[in-house]
Parts: sequence; C-alpha cells; structure tokens
Amino acid sequence: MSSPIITRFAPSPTGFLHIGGARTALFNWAFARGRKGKMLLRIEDTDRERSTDAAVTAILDGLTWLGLTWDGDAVSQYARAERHREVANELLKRGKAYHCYCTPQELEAMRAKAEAEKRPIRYDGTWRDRDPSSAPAVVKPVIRFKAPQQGETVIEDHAQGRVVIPNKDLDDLIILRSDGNPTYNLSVVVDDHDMGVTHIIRGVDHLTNAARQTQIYLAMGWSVPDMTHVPLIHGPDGAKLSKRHGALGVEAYRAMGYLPAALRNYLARLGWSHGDDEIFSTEQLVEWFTLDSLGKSASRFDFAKLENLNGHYIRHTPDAELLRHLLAFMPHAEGGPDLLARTDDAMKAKLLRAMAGLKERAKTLVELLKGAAFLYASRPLSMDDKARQILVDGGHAALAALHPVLAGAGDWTAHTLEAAVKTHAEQAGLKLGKLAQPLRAALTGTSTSPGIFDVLEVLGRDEALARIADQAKP
RNA sequence: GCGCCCUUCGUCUAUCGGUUAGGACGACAGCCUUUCACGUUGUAAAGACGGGUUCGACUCCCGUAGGGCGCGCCA
Repeated sequence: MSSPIITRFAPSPTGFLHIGGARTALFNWAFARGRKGKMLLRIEDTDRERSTDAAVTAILDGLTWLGLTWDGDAVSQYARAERHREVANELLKRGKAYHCYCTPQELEAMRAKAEAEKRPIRYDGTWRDRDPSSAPAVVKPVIRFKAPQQGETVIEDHAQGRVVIPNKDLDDLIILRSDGNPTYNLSVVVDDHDMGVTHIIRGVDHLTNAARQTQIYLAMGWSVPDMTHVPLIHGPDGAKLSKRHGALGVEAYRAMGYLPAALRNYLARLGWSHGDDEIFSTEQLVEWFTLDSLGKSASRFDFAKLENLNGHYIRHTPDAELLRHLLAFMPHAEGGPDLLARTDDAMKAKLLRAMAGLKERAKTLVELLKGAAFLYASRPLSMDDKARQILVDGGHAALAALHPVLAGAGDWTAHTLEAAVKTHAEQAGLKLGKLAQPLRAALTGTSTSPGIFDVLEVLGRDEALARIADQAKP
C-alpha cells in the first residue's frame, strides 16, 4: 500500500487570497480529497515586514467561504525559523553552504554591472571558496547555498513535463539572512519535508524555485516531493491580472454575488478539463481530478463565462437554500445591510415565495437582490423612466379599470388572478400586455419583473391593491 | 541580457498520427412569451508561420514569430 497523499497550500500573507491562489488551493484540495489524503495549510510569513494578521484572516476567510477545508491547524512558517536555522547550519557543516560577506551595496553594484554588460544577473561566487579569515569583521554574513555548478537539475513535473535547467544558470542563493532569519527557499524545503508533504501543487511562477529547492533536498539527502506547476491565470487582455480584471481577493467575488460552488466550477475549468464536461459538482471534480489532465498554457479570466455558470447555479439551487445564500450575502452587498435589517420573518416568507420567479432572472446575487427590491419598496413607489412611460401611455386608465376587477377576485392567488385579468382583457378587447405592463409598473416601479400574477400574489391583496390604486387615474 | 515554458474558434477547452477538428461561454438570427429572463433551434467562428518525418500531421522533430514566468538579505 502506498503512503497517504499529503498536499499543502502555502500562501504568503501579504495581501488577500487572489484568484490564482484560490485555484491553486482548489486543486490541492481536490487532489487530496479525491485520494483520501490531507491538505495542509501553511502561512509563509517569514517576511516580517510585509506579513500581516489581517492578510492571514483574509486568506482563511476566503478559503472557508470557498468551501476549501484544510487538515489540522494552519502552520506559521515563521514560527519554525529555529528549525530552518538548524538545517542551514547542517548544510554549512556538510560543506553545502558557506558564509558570504558581501554587503547589499556590493550585491547591488554586482547586479548593475552585469546588467550594463548584458550578462546574466547572478551572484558571482565571491565568497564561495574564499577563506572566511579574510572576512571583514564589521559585516554580518549571510549563509548561501553552495549550488552545483556543473550538470543540470531536472524537475519531473506533472503539468510541465520533464523540465531541465542547466546548473550554471542557478546561482548560490541566500538561505539565511544576515539577521539570522531563513529565506523562502530554505523554509519551504524544510517545512515540506518535515510536514510530510508528498505532492507540491503550485503556480508555474515557482518553477525556477523548484529547481533550487530540488538541489537543497538533494544536499540534505531528502526525497523530492512529486511536483506539479500549474499555468497562471491572466486577465481578459492576456496580460497580467490587474485589479480591474480579476486580481481581486475572493471576498470581492463574494461581494459581486457569485456562489462558491459556481466559482469552484469555473476555476476548475481554467487549466483543467475532463473531456467536454462544463458543469459538474464539486464531488465530481474531486472524483475526476488528476494531475495529468492539467493544461500547460496560461488561461484568461472570463467574467462572462463565470456569470453564465453562476446563473446556472442560482437557477438550480433550491429556493430555501438560495434564500440562505442571499441572506448571508446581504452584509457584503451595497445597501445590503440596510435591507437585511428590514428583513423580518414576514419578509423572508415573501422572498421565499418570490424566489422561484426571481432566480430565473438573476446571474448573480446582486441581481437577485435587485430583483427583490420591489418587495421592500414602500408606497407610493418611485417609478423608473420606462415604468412612468407605460403609465402615461394609457397605463393609468388601464389600472383604473382593472382595480375593481382584481378587488372582486375570489381568492388572491396567481391562478385566479390571472383568470380574472384574462377575462377582463378579452371583454375589453385588449392584449394581455396592455394590462400586464401597467400592472408591473404600478406594482414594482419598473418595466421588468417576474411573472406579474406571481408578483400580485406575493405582494398580497392589500398591498397590491393599494399600489394599483396609487397609479389608477381615469 | 540569460534560463525555462507556452501557442486549436473572440474566450475556456476536447483531440493523445487517419474526425466534415467536437463542446461550452460570448456574438448573431429564429422560436417561445405579459416584461425581463429562462428554455429551445440554427448560423458565423480555430490548428501563429516556415521547414521537415510519415502513406497520412493540430498531434512528432527543427527553426521563426508572438506571449508568459523566473533571475531580491520577497514569497
């Protein structure tokens, strides 16, 4: 029996959980869940300057909202610095690392010179084989990894295939800063090893790091985890994801009214596929997901397709469940908190009854909420331009004639109301639209809404009749 | 500049040497209809370019072009 699968998601808390990170987390999660493995969460906070607690919270909240759960507690990488130092010293002892006394200024000059001469920008190995006794006493040294200079480093990658990097192109990276704190590449290797990570799934922007990390694994005599570097997500214009495009935190997607399930489905189809399947459940994703079915080229973020998917999910979510989503969404919506405060049990009941008609017309929860606005409106309703025009073009009179008809209807249900209005239309020789549109205007203040008889029913006899009376003029 | 990677409809993708190159979003047109939607039917739309290999290339190889990523005492 093979050892259990352990994946990890390792974001750095320098900002929100952006969409690319969310997808990486989704893949790690799906892979682990599909194999009865575990997904660990590690916060890469070794950069004390830029890491913030707020970012950690945002990342945890984002993952939770997306429904991606991790096993065990989130691990702080910084908290493990002592262990990282220990490994750095072990490397030193093994002759796989050395002290470097170059100052940041000297390194800067080195880079500038290389750039001016159009040479590759790399550390020149000044202290690689130099006798430390010649070290300047005032400079606190860093520890650099003694990278192999000959041969090549190979990464067997599930998504990228076999990637070969010439060792001469990889310089001696710093693994321990002059202040004694470890750097990313060292910490990652030590943590992944100590945490028992078997599969690393992350963005291709880490491909070069994978090579350097592989060298460190080898230097320590540790086995190298299985690697998968997934292609990046670009903006609609093919360039880097910008704020305007999609480089937003997942909380922004929540505020735009997307359902977690829809976003998961959409994200899964970016860079991964299962034949022609477009719409599938998260359970199916977990069942179908394999590392080898990942693509290799970057994909562009397409809001139109996300909207379409989201609309599908909204339409297929049971009314009561959708109402819960809507209620949970309100605090994050513009003007939502105010509406939420006005949502008592009676209003919830109305929303629930209107939901079937509402959800057909919404691609996002923002639109769903907007569609429900007429339920919250108070008399006399304000009319938008189109509604006003309908009323002016004979609407007022039509309503005046309709009011007694509705008032005299038997029971206040969509069914009987529809029968009553249709009979009236026939007798008056009018097309149904000539009555429905004025009703819609009077009842909702707009020219679009769910089926008008459902609107009548949901509003209730008293409120509906009153709204009609408000607009009825001879 | 150096290294690595990528390139099928506008977009996401299927195809794993032999297909009329398929699906989805979007677009356009029709149908349905009390509005808006939903639904439904249909149309247009692709192998970057140039060489090979092969009986046969979107698929394999080489080159060109375009694009991406990386090259910090950041992660």
